[in-house]
Parts: sequence; structure tokens; C-alpha cells
Amino acid sequence: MPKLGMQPIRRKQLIDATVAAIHAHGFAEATVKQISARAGVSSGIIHHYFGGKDALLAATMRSLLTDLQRELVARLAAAETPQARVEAVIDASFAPDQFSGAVQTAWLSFWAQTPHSPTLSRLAQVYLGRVRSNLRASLRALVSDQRAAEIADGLAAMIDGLWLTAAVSPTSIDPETARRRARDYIDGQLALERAAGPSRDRDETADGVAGAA
Amino acid sequence: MPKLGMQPIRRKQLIDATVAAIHAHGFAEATVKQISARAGVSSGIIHHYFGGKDALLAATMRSLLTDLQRELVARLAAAETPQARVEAVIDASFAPDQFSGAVQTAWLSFWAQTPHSPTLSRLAQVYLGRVRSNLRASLRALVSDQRAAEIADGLAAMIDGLWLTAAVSPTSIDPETARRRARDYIDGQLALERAAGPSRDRDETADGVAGAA
Amino acid sequence: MPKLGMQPIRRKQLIDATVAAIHAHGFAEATVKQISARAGVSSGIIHHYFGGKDALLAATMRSLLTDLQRELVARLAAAETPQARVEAVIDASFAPDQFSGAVQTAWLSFWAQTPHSPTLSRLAQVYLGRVRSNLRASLRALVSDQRAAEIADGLAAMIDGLWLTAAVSPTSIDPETARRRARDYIDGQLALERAAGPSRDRDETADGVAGAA
Amino acid sequence: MPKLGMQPIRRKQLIDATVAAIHAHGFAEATVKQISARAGVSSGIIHHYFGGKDALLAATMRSLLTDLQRELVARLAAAETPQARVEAVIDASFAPDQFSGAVQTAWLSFWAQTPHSPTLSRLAQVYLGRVRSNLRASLRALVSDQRAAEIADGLAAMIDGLWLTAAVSPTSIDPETARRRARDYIDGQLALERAAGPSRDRDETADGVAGAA
DNA sequence: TATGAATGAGGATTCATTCAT
DNA sequence: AATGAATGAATCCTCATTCAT
Repeated sequence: MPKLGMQPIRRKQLIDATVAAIHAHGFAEATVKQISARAGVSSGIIHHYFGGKDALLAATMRSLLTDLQRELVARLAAAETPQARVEAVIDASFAPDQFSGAVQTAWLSFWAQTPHSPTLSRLAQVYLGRVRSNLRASLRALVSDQRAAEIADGLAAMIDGLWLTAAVSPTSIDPETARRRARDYIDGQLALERAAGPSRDRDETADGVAGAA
Repeated sequence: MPKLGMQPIRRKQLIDATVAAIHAHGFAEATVKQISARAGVSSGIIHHYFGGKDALLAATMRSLLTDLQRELVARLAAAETPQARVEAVIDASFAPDQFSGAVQTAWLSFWAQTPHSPTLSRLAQVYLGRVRSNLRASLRALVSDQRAAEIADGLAAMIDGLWLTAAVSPTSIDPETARRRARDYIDGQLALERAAGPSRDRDETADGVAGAA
Repeated sequence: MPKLGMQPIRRKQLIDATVAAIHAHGFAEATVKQISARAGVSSGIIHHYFGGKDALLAATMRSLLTDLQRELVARLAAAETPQARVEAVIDASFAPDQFSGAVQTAWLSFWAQTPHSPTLSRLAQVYLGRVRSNLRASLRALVSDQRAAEIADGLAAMIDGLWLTAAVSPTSIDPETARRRARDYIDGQLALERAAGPSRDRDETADGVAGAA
Repeated sequence: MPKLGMQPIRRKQLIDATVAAIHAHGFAEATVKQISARAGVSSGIIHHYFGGKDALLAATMRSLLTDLQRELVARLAAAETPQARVEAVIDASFAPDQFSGAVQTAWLSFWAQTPHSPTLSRLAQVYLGRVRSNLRASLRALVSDQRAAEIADGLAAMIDGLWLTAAVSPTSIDPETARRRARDYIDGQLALERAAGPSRDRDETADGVAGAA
């Protein structure tokens, strides 16, 4: 008599083992044998539950994105002002569960793989689109539509850059500092708005740093 | 006597082919056969000139970083004010030669590989250290030492994040827009300084977005 | 569940195929492909069961030495006098199973490889030590300790030389003749002892052939 | 203007380098690049002077055998009695120039390769035939034709076995000891002749060790 | 005479996948 | 449901050989 309900347990085991294996040995070196050994099961089981290695990798990326999304949704639900909603995005991005060794390395590996896998690429685009549209919607309550789009893109890039820094130099940044850098960006952009006046867009032809001095 | 002086020619050929192969097929799929075919030479030549695949990959990353460094040095040499020096870093990062498809993908691949290769990691750390210390030195002329460090870190993260965005969604960003986002960040941080007054640091305990509104 | 207990079967298959391949094509030409084809299995299986070619070669040498050792132990157990024990060593060395084409060629190949492989060297030293100490112990019942050591070394060299002759010129010697040559040596040394008197060692400063004539 | 008379110089350089390379790394690992580097010349030169690696190896074995033969001829020329001629063979075999590390290892490597190379095999057979017929001729002056053949074979095997011992366990035997073991053999066989009487062959049906006790 | 650049076949090894049990 | 035996294609690398200079 087969054990019942093993599927969700095994799938989670294997996905966790995949993240750990990528962290420990790298994306290309995360072999089926490595992952299954780490999960304490046989190598054949991966094909039983996922159909193949590629599907396991896709499921793992989906799992990482889902965790992040869950974190984000929970915080957005509790946010009542536009500012709080922007901050919720920042806080979700640097929540301790997400912003930690194994997850960062795996995340960076998937990002690097994205351009060469339609499946992973699709997952990434959906996620990126959701974050940006969330940010834009919140920012529209504070600035013009155009500036909202620009600041949303800038904040998304800043968050990604801070993640990348953490993945490449884990000791050089902690979640609290990362959060502060992201808030600095928003604060700075809003300060520019106040200085320019509420009804005008930032001049896209300005000379940048020199002009601001 | 055989043809002399082929070494630099072949090495450049092979490094260029490696960047192209990573862009076209991904880091793990950039095989010796792929790369040598793309360079129009035999596979054995890679071992003749580099000793092995790993050394070719390291040389390729070194080459990418050197190109970026050369771009940066040239622009810094022409910059006369602190503001111009900060802008030089931004402009070098998004110079057309660097900020293009193949280079971005390869760059992201190397970044993802960094945690699993001491050689690549060392190269990355050296580069990151140089950029940050350059930025800090320039910014110290404009703001306090602490703020200079913070803004340098933030700008570096922003630049990296914009690169990552470009690598993952090549159609979503162009060099000019990327440059503008990075300048926005600097402009914003300087605006915050003016608002806070020249002699005071940003309050590290502030509540972020909500507090800045 | 998969087929169980295949390991000892496959290992023996592969070791036998290795001996045959060395005999047929030489040590360096005993490739993984050759061996696996001869065993009727795929090439990957060697790494599954042995971990690599080197380990297979070491296991093969170990197997050859174990067979010889088994032959020797069986004969020693049946020998009741010192003379019979010496003869047991000779008979074991030239037993039909051992003293045959494939085994001889493989044996010689391993001997030649010994100086360049710590693993093989260790195996060889253990075997050589065992044979010599066996012979010495038996001979001590017949002659002085010093002469026992000398005759043991001489007999061991004679046996090895006869093996080498058989490996290099298989048609020039048969097991019975080889056995006779080895016995001649022992008979001769014991005859010298009788001629010199039981209480005296052979004079190590003697002039050799000329002096004995 | 090409350098004149380079051929013999280069050939000797390369043959010496081959012996050294075999000693240092083993027969299969003695690559063209290794050998040419050791000789201080380019790899292409081997094909220029020998036509290929196999021919270089054959020339090297021929060189080793020629050296041994020269040693033997010189000593035989000085020997005036049958006993002295037998001793000359022994002394030539263990002459310091021959009985040393690199030569032994190389010699053993060639012996092991012999069964798989018609060229090497032919060289070996010629050499073996010469030594044996020399020994037989000398011994016929001392014992019956049949015994001369037997003792010649036995002595040849003993010499080869002592070489093999030296190659496998270089520290366990020195030339002087080796020479003594070989002389012991001859002394013993001649002692048996005296005991049996000058006109009778050794009884080929004797029980060996037991019978001699 | 001599070089070393260049080739490509062949080596050991790794690995995702299949499948009988 | 689960195993691990077995496969064979693909990878990196080595190497004897060729050849233009």
C-alpha cells in the first residue's frame, strides 16, 4: 500500500534541497544526484515528482517568487497610505526570510539563467511586472504618472541592485542597511518633487548631477 | 619558424567568442566546442592558449572588467569637479560599448558564478572596491564622510540594479534612461542634503518614506 | 526496487575484462571503452562501481594478488615440513591458473606501473614482503638466518624472473619447466650448504663462479 | 646555413630525455611534449629526427640494449676461461651504468610493452637470444649440453628477476648484492654437478626441494 | 635545422534519464 | 511510492602529428 499524500512533502523537500544545492555548489553544478542526496531520497524520485530536472528548477524558481509574493501581499494588506504601500514593497524585499544567503544565491542564479530559458523568463517577467505596477499605482497618489513610472523603475532597480550586492558580497550589507538605502532613494525623489513644485515633472533634459549642484 | 605573435590575437578572438557564447546559450552551455566554433578555431587551441576552460572564463571576466575600468579611467581623467567625477562613473557604466546585450548577459553570468569560484570572486571584489572608493572620494567633497559612503553604496547598487534590469529585460531599458535613473538618485540624495542643511547627516533613525513625506 | 546484489557480479566482470584487455592491447591501451565493451556493459558503469579507471586498475591488481595469495595459503596449509613450505611457494607461483598468458601480461604491466602509482606500489610492497617473509621463515629451519634471507631473496628473484620470461616470450617456457628451474636454485643453495658444512655461512667475500669451480 | 652534424647530437639528447621521462612519469605518460621539454628542444623536432613517437621509443630501447651489449662484449673480450665468461655476463648485467634508477624503470617499461609491439618484441627476442646463447656456449665447457641450456635459462631468469626487484623496490637491492645472488645460483648449480658426478645430467624427475634435503 | 601554432581524434568522466523490480 | 542499476551522449582535456614560417 503506497504512502498517501507524499507528493507535497516530497516536492517541498526537493525544492528546498535545490535551493541549498545551488547555494552550495552553483546552478550548473546542482546535479540531480546532489539534490536528491541532500533531500535524502533517490535520484529517480525527481523524475517521478517533477518529470525532470528542468521542471524541478522551474518549480524552485516559482517557489522563491511565490514566497516573496506572499510576503509582499501580507504587508500590502496592512498598509493604509500610499507611502506605507511603497514601504511595504521595500520591507517585503528585505524581509529576513528572503534576504539570506541561500535564497540570494539561488535568486541570482535564476536571474542569470532567465535569458536562456523561456519558462524562467516568463516567470521573471510576471513577477517584475507585478512589483512595478504595484509601485506605480502607489506612487501615482504622490506624484505625476510619468514620475510615478520613473520612480517605480528606479526603486525596483535599487532593490535588485541591493540584492545583487548581498549575493556577491554577503558580508557587505545587512537587511536593515539595505532597507535604509532603498528608503533614501524614495526620500530623495520625493524631495526633488517638493523642490520642483507639485505640478511639474522633473525635466528629462536636465544635466543631472551637475545641474543639481 | 611558425607564425609569431598569434597569442594576443587568438586570446582576444577567444574571449570575444566566450562573451558571445554566454550571451547566446548561457554560462553553463558555453562549452569549449561552442566557443571554439564561434571563434573559428579548433577546440584544442583553448588549452594551448589558456590552459583550460576555467582560465578562459576568468580571462574573459577580467577582460570585461578591464574594458569597464578603461572606460571609467578615461572619463575620470576628463572630469574636473566632484560632480563631474560622480557623473563620469555613471556615464562609464552605461557607455554604449558596455551597456549592450552580450556584455550584460555575460556580466550577469559571471556575477552569479562569483560565489562559487574563488578566482572570479577575487576579481569581482577588486572591481567593486575600486568603484566604491572612487565614488566615496568624489562625494566627500560634497557631503559628510558618512553620507558619502552611504550615497556611494546606494549609487553602486543602483547602477548594478539597472544593469541587472537590462540583462533580464533587454527591451525595458536603454542606456539614456538608465543614466537618467542613476542621476535621479544622486540628485535626490543631494536635494535631501540641502533640505537638511549642509552640516547635518541624514538621520539614520528616521522612519523612511512615511517620515520623509 | 532495482536488481539487488549486482555489485560483486559487475565488479568481477569488469576486473576480468580489465585483465583480458591489458593482455590483448597493453596497459595504456586498456581504455574504459575497451574494458566495458569486453565486459558487455556500458562505459558509465565503471564509474558507478569503481569511481574511476584508476580505482578499477587498483582493484584488478588487488584481485590478481589476492588470487595468488589464496593459492599460496592453500598450499602452505597442506605443507608439513620446511622443505614442503618452500616448495608450496614455488608451486603456487606456477600454478596453471596463475601462470597463463593473460595473467602474466597483466602482472608485468602492473609491475611496470608500480613506480608511478603510490596505490599500486603499496599493494606490490605488501605482497613482496609477505612472500619473502614466508620464505625466510621456512628456510630458517634449514640454514642460518643470514643464508635464509639470502636464499629467500634469490628464490623470489628467480620466480619473478621466470614470470617475466614467460610474459615476454610465452612460448619459451612452461609451468613445469619454470617450477624445475626454481627447484634447481633451492637444490643448488642447499647443496652449497652441505658442502660448506652446516655451521658456517657462505663466505660473502668469495670470488663467485671462479672460486666455486 | 644549417648547423652540420646535429643529427647524432639531437638523437642522443632525445633518447636520454626519453629514458628520463619514462623514469619520472611512466611509459604511457612520457609524452612528446614532456620529452622535448626535457631535452630543451621543440616538440616538432622529434618527428624531424625520428619520424614519430613510436620510432623514438624503439630507438630508445635499442639504445638501452646496445649499451648493455657493449658492456657485455667488452667484458667477454677480457674473459679467458668459461667461468670468467659466465661471470662477465653477470657483471655486465649489474654494471653501475646499467643497474641504476632511470635505466631500470625504462627497461621494465619496455619489457611490459614488448608483448604489444612487434618492433619492441623483435628487439627483445634478439637480445634475449644473444645472452642465452652466450651463456650456453660458456657453460658447455663445464657441464653437459642439456644442463648448460638449463643453467643458462636459469641464470638469465635470475638476472631478469634481480633487475625487476631493483626496478620495483629500488632501495631493497644494490648491484653488489645482485651480483652475489646471481653467482650463488651458478655456484649452487655447479655444486649439484659435482655431487651428482661429472658425467650425469641432473635427474629431471627428481622431487626437487624435498629430494635435496 | 628548428619552431610552436594548429588540428582533431580519442581519452576519462559526468550526468539526466529510463526502467525493472 | 521508491530505488538504484544501467545507459550513452556530451563535456573537458590530452596528445601525436602536421605544417607554414
